Amino acid sequence: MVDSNDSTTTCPHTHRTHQHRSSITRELLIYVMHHLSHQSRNSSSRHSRKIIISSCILGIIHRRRCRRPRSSSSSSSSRNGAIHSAEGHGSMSNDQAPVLGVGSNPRNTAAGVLRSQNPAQSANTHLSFLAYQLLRSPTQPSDSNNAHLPQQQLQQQQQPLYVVRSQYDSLRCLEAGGFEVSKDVARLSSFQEALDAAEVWMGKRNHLAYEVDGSVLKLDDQELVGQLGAKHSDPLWAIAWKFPPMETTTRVRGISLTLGKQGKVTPIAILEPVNIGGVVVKQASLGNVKIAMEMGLHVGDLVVLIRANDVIPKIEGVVPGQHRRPGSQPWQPPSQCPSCSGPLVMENRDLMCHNLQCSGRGTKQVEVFARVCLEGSKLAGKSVKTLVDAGVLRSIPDLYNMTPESLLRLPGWGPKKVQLIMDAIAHSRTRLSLQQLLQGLAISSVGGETAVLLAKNYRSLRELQGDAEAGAVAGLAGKNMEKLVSWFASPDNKALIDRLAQAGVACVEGPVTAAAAAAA
DNA sequence: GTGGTGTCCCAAGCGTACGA
DNA sequence: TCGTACGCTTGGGACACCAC
Repeated sequence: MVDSNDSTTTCPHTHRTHQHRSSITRELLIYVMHHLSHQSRNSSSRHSRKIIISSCILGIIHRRRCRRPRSSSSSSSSRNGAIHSAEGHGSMSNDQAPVLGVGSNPRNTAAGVLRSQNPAQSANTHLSFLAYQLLRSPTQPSDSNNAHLPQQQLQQQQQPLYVVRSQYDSLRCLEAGGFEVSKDVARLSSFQEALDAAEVWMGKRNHLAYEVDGSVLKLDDQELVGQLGAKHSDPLWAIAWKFPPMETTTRVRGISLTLGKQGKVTPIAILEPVNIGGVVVKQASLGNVKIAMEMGLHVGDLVVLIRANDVIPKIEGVVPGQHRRPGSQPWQPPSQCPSCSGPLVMENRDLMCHNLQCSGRGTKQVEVFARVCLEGSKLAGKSVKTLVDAGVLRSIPDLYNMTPESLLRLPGWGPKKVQLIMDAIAHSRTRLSLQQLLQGLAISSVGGETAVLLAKNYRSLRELQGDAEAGAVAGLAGKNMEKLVSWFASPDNKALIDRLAQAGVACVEGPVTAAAAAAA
């Protein structure tokens, strides 16, 4: 059982980076313990201050077919439950497994099945659904013929069928509704009991019919759950208690560089392919230049590789005491941009390319714009690079000058692909929101949340530009505002905005102008 | 039928900036 | 000063879809 979106706070209790446990987790523990100690002095709440511990069934795989290391785990959770395949649900035939890739990675197999549009194929996967959370109590069925009834009367008809005061209640409610729920659930009265139960349960790991990656501890009391709420996407009333990450060693074949949309250069270790947790890892980010240098990494070194939270490949460090080739030197950061060969500048821990004309940065920026603003265009990575290499595209406004004929001349580009792109571009002229545009322009420090905030305060990019040029942006302060002001002050970006306006992107000029343009 | 590409998802680490 | 929020980044595997 696992929380929706897997957004429970993770506490890798047996992880060797235990000291890195997040402050959010600590706060949750303190808060939970505070409430439990309060409960001990308040006998009237004896039913409400409980903790639920449940098995964390994350993308469980048929063990007979899967010969992955026991420390591996995998997950695929739907919004309100976990998908799993267990021995008790029948065995798979040999010819079924390759179709769905079972045996390599159950998390992705389950994710693929959920996306599959072929029900017959999905039915053969022997996956089961375990419901783990009730988002809202089911209500009395409403009658569409009652739409004319007064609001108060309608509300009375929509009273919950079940009164759910706890997580435990919600599981029983789901069971009553015919959903399968996990049998590995315990309801305990103290935090220590919950921890002890988690340890005991984890000890059974090798004897279960499915794979797990830990346990989830949840506050049982719905009222407390509501009071605690969530921070960002992390609920404060639940905590994932996980096994240590998988670990292996491999050799570094080389180090390559990637360029981000803000001009950040990131070193990537190219590795001898190694299987870890059912996936073959061939490369891993070194985070930033400083980390790579501090690691004292030589090409050819044997390194310790983990998958953080069983997902992201990460190099933990160099295996000590190994024999290196005579004369081998530790990796040194480059002085030139891998894309434009311009000078790189060290800023804090990162190497940055500040050349606004850098084609590498331009390509990344177009990719971001296409992903955010050209929905459904299927224009991404390699396609953008093809356009840049063909000279069709250098920057975002160039998208609006492309013609179907110019795209159809490209090798491998057919009418359907071209039509999708042209439709998405046409759509973006009139339907793009300011929030999307701000996100799509890849302005430093403007991500999803900030874009939403700015879009609340401004009706158009021009309006925001006016304030930014005056030096004050509503809703922002400090360095974030300075960065935005600086972005609008750049002649290149001014030209970009002008070109977008000329292309007819409505949210640049605002609703009035857009309406006028439409009328024209 | 095959190969290439796009999208989505996972969830953590890290850095920066803001506000109490 | 510290806690918090947010932005950015990461790799691999699954299916869908398109071009050939």
